[in-house]
Amino acid sequence: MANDRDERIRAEVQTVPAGYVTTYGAVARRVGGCTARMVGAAMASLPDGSGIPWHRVINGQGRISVPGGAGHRQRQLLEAEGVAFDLRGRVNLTVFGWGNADEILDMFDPPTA
DNA sequence: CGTTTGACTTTCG
DNA sequence: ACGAAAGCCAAAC
Repeated sequence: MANDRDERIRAEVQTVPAGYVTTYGAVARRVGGCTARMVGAAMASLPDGSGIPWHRVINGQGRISVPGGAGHRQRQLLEAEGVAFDLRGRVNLTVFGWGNADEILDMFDPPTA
């Protein structure tokens, strides 16, 4: 069983729709009271098949931060959802970044509100 | 209880 | 644009 903070992080990640990505920092900022590293730690501790779209969470540089084969798997999952990677293996957060759009959508229609 | 580590971010060269 | 260094905070040692 996880802590309340981890649950909030998971809930926030759940709000990211397929075809979009968010960043650790954006999630941390939205959850509040936690940092980007904690979001990463929360994802790392997720059990397999938890139903959490952990693959939609990448770092602020639009790059995969997941080590090992899981990283390659994450990229495949995102491409399957329509997220495009450039030649350097980076995602354009201006286009696919849900975390980037949160401030814009904030004055429109907050996903959690 | 001090030290090390990490699925991060930002700044500097 | 890229790599290195520092900053951060909690969990693991």
